[in-house]
Amino acid sequence: MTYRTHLGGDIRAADEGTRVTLAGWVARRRDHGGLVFVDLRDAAGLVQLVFHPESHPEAHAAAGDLRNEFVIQVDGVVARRDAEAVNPKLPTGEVEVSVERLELLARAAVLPFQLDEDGVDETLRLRHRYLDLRRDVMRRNIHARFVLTQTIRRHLEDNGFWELETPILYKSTPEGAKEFLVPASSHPGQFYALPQSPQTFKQMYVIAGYERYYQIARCFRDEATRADRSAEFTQLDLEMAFGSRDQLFTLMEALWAKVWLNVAGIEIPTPFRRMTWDEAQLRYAMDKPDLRFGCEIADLSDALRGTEFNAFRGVLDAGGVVRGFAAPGAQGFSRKDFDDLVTFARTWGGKGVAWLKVGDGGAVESPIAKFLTEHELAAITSGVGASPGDTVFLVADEVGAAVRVLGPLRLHLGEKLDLIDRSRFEFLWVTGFPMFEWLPEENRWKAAHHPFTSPAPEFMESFDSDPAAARSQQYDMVLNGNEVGGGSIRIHNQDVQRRVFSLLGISAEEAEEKFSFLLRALSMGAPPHGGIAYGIDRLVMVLTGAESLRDVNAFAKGQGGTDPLTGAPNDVPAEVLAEYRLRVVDEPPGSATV
RNA sequence: GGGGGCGUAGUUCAGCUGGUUAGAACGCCGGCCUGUCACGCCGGAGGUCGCGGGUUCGAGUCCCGUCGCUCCCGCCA
Repeated sequence: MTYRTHLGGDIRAADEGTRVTLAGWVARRRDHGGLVFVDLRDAAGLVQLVFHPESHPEAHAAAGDLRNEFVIQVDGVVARRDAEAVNPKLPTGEVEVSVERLELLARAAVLPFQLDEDGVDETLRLRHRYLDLRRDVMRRNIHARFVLTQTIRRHLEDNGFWELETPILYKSTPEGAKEFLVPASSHPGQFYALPQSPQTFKQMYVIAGYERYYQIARCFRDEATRADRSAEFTQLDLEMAFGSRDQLFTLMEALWAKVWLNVAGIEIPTPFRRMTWDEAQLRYAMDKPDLRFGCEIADLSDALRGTEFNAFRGVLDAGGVVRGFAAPGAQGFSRKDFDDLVTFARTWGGKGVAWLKVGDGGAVESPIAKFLTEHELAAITSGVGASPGDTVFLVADEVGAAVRVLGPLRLHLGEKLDLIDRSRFEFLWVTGFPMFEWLPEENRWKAAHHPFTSPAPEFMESFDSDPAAARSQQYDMVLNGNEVGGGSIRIHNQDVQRRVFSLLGISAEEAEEKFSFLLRALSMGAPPHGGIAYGIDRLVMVLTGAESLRDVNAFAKGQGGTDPLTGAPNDVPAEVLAEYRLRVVDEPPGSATV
């Protein structure tokens, strides 16, 4: 037997007169007592079924008992609708299927929520995910995710990459995020860890001569979750031998342009913009600038160096900076709006925000205008490129604090003033990241990315004598202000690797203990190599406009990493724990079993 | 670890300075309806106001605690 001859959602006017068998879900029933209409949903979409009481009374009577989400099969004939009965909102709106026989394949219990309803409690949606996933928006998101990974696979395979697997049971390593530990009954007291990324294994693939590796890999971090961060996530991980950074960029630009074309029909111009980390810090006060709007930051320190205005002068004399930007549309801000900005700045560790309204003739209105000369005011407005009608926002502080305030402030105003063009996709490469970060409280240097990232060629000699100035071959791909991918050219030279470890204060013994497997691999003929890893969930989120990772992840977990659908994580009986020789010491509240 | 928001029919919400019988819409059940497409009309059922304690003559409303969900900060080499 065959359940169907056609997909209902694919039926068009050209199919008029065709006898069809369809199967699917009842999306909605409209019972007129006489005529009954049913919207049938299947893999291809919706089509209207019509049941006539005179011609097929049996099917008509049965149709009256249908309810939403019942699964049915029907035989019928495709009919064109009368002109006034056409539904332009449906691709199948010019036709309907006149049903002659109806068979009920499965009933559905009363639903916990309506599928056409927005704003349903997310935990309830997750608990009944099999229903939630039937909703249009979820179906579109999950389909977008499929097309994205399909496009990735085709593009990379066309370019000589092999999709290769790496272990999920991995070694616990001290660096980085907190890991999930996995006990094994055969090794009581010892633990595997779930990988935060396949980083070391992928390097070993290329060292082994599998020159182009990729994987759509599940990764795990036992850290607090966020709207854009979850404990379990999917990465596109790739690595290539004998590849330069620019080759990789070109390959990736072609990939994402294809993905956007296939998923959304949008042409993304290539190559993407590039910006050094230093420039991003200065002009956007972020290492992941959102380029969908302006408000570029300018440094006004030199222009204001001699000022009599004490608030600025004090900061500048102490080696700080005055930086700011011009934003359109803030002229109507109330006193409270400006006060709120000051509060906002303080929550980000700043002292405050100064503001100047630029009027029509270029006249400046500001609480601080009286402390500044005409010349200084002109230097400020021209420095930030303010036009009449703009408002200039200024921050004076030590450089780090100024950056910490200006970045979020720019984004905040971009949102508040509705300056962000939501239809745009702005891709950006950020390059030239600092190699090291100084940890004052621990009095040591730390690798800004990871200790296998290569210094940029021009710092190859000097990176350990002047670590603060050293820039690495790390790069990030930024999309609309989201860091969606990051990677680096790796160190393949043992001597360089030893110097990096030495600067980081990692002794030979310690390096041996933590990374012996990778170091041995690097010592036995490692080609120049590098790669990148992308957050698939985040990319799909930006691509679909979803507000949460959970809306692009079919079986997502909730905020605390719990799964309302299956109830994981759950208590384990004491006798099972005993097999692992584990005992729970502090019983968590609400737990009875352990 | 810290801060904010939320918790009232199956669902989404309303419920004023505490006041007597806690409402609406959708859904559900029953009835009517032959061109609807969020069909329409009539009727009905459905609530331990998250949970516990307190204040009060009286608590959905005020106070304390607690649980759950969610957003943010810390954290995420």
